[in-house]
Amino acid sequence: MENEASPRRATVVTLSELAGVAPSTVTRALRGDTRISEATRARILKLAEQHGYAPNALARTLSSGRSGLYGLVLGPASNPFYAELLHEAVREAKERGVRLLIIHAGDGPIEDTTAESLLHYQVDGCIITSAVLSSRAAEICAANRVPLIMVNRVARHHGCFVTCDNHAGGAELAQLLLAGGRTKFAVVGTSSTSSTAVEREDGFVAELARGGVAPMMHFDGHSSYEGGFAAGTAILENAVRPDAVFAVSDIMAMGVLDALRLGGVSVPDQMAVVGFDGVAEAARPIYDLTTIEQPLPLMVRRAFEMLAARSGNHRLPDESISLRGRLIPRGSTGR
Amino acid sequence: MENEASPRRATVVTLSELAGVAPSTVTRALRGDTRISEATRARILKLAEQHGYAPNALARTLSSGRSGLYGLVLGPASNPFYAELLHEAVREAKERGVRLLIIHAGDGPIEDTTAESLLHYQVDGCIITSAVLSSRAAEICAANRVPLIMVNRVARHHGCFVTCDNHAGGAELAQLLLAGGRTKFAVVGTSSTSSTAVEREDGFVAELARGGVAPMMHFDGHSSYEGGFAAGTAILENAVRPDAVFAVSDIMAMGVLDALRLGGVSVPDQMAVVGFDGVAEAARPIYDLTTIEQPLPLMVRRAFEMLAARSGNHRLPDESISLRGRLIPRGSTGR
DNA sequence: TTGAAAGCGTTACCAC
DNA sequence: GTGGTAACGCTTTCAA
Repeated sequence: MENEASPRRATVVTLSELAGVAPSTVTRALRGDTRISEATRARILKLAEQHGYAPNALARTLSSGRSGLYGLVLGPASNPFYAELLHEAVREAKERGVRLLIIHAGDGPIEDTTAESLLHYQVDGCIITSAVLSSRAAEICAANRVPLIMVNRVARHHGCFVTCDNHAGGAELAQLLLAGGRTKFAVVGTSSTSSTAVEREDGFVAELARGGVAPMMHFDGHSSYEGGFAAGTAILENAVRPDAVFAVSDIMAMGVLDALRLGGVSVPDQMAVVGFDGVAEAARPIYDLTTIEQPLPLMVRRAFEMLAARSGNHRLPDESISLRGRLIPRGSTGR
Repeated sequence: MENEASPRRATVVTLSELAGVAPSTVTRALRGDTRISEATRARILKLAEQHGYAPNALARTLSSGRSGLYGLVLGPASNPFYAELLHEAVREAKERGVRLLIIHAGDGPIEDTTAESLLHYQVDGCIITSAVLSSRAAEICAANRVPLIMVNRVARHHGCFVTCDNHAGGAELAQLLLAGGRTKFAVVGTSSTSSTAVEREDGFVAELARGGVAPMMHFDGHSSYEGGFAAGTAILENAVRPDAVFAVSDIMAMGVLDALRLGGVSVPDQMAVVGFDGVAEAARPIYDLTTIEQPLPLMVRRAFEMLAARSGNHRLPDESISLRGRLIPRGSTGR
């Protein structure tokens, strides 16, 4: 089409002609095949350098079957947790020499057409961090042997996933609050189908029960700052107030804290607040939020490892990894 | 390699054999070429459906020269502006039927090796939102005709970009503060090489000058919440305090506001605060921050348009678009 | 140690 | 309308 009077990009064939060798020799020299003379290798490398040769990864995919591309499905940006996860994933991908294709970002469901682009681009696997794949989308991936790993989500029926130990984390927070002498508890959860939220809440409630208490109120925080803020406001309007609030994610806890502050409630004196995730924002002096930090770097690393293992061997069974989070006690629960 | 006893993926050739036609016919039917009989088209489409045919976009790239892939370079996740930009880009890409390859995310410089992966994957263009490309990286792209568009950054010497009218925005904020009777100004800027920040500040200072005033103090907010917080703290410690603060980005303004709140300063009574960007967080009741909203959706759309135009015609001259932001007056500057 | 040639899946070009 | 065929850039046998 647009051939214009400009130099074409260097290819393996170009180089082979320049060097007076076969294309296969060039490939081998470039890829560091051992059984090739130092002389030719040096000559070819130099030529490649001079002509600004850049391998065509797509063509390589075609003949080798592996694309070096991973799909990434990300949750809503309004939750900083996903922004942090994105960065970890980018870092890890760079380290492994693979590329990330953004498949979806947001809280909407993943459309089937979106899932199909996973296939079109021959991704070696996909990391899913939020929305659940439609069952049709999951089928498509399974049929085409595209391994999927859920991060911070458990797969409903089958599949691989890596999560924080949400149940244990919830329990640990309950213990801390009970030990602090709190007696009246509110929970800000989420009605979404998020397995993560449910487990955190279960762990929390179970531990309270061991202490002989049950939460006195429950709100739906919609996994957002605004939802948390609304819950905090509702707590203020209630005649009888709790002395401790567990928001199942930091972003909601931040909303709760701001509502309480605007309402003139003193934290932690009148009310303690705890969250879950360990996002950077929770450490801000203004929040100083006690939370469970998810081991994000490790979670992401494990996800890539599972993916790498499965793109080499499709017969591996489903696997799930649960990593213990770290309690970070801060001012929002008192000293 | 791993051929296993499983059905191979359907390809154009597979389908052509099944339908008893030529591969080219299949391609045409699939791609909606007009000059093809309804009968054959229907037959082929049905076959494709039955066999779960998924086109191989990589192979298409090889023969058509267009990959349908755009590179994306994103700024640090700690600034919600970039998270919002990511979402806009994903939305726009979906609408246009193209895919996004994440090239980089963070505030570090873009390594040359990272830039090279743009070439390896034959991206049709790249959107750069934060870090500046090294000159070598820019050269590589230019030499290989990969069009680059800066968003929210101006290209230093040449190249395309789309920005908000930062100068006008800065001026508008100054006007608002002057009209509100403010007289002593502090600016929280950033020492980074960010053209964006400099222009905002220039516009602000120029407008102040028209009113016969100059800022009484200046801080480096490092484009982060923490930097803004530190600046706010420094303002508190100063003997003579300003009655208005301009932080050149919302994220820094949020830091300033929190520092002031912890310091017991009443906003806007004792001090007004303004930011720039229009991120969602600025609208939170706890901040209620007056700011200039960047027309992000439109900026992203324009960027894609410029990219699309240039991947079809490499001879287009550099182009720059500046879009006017919208002043959103809120409580942080008083009624 | 190197070469020749056959793919990989798709599209484009030229016939018919 | 449709078929045949040659690319596209790379890898991977199999030979030499």
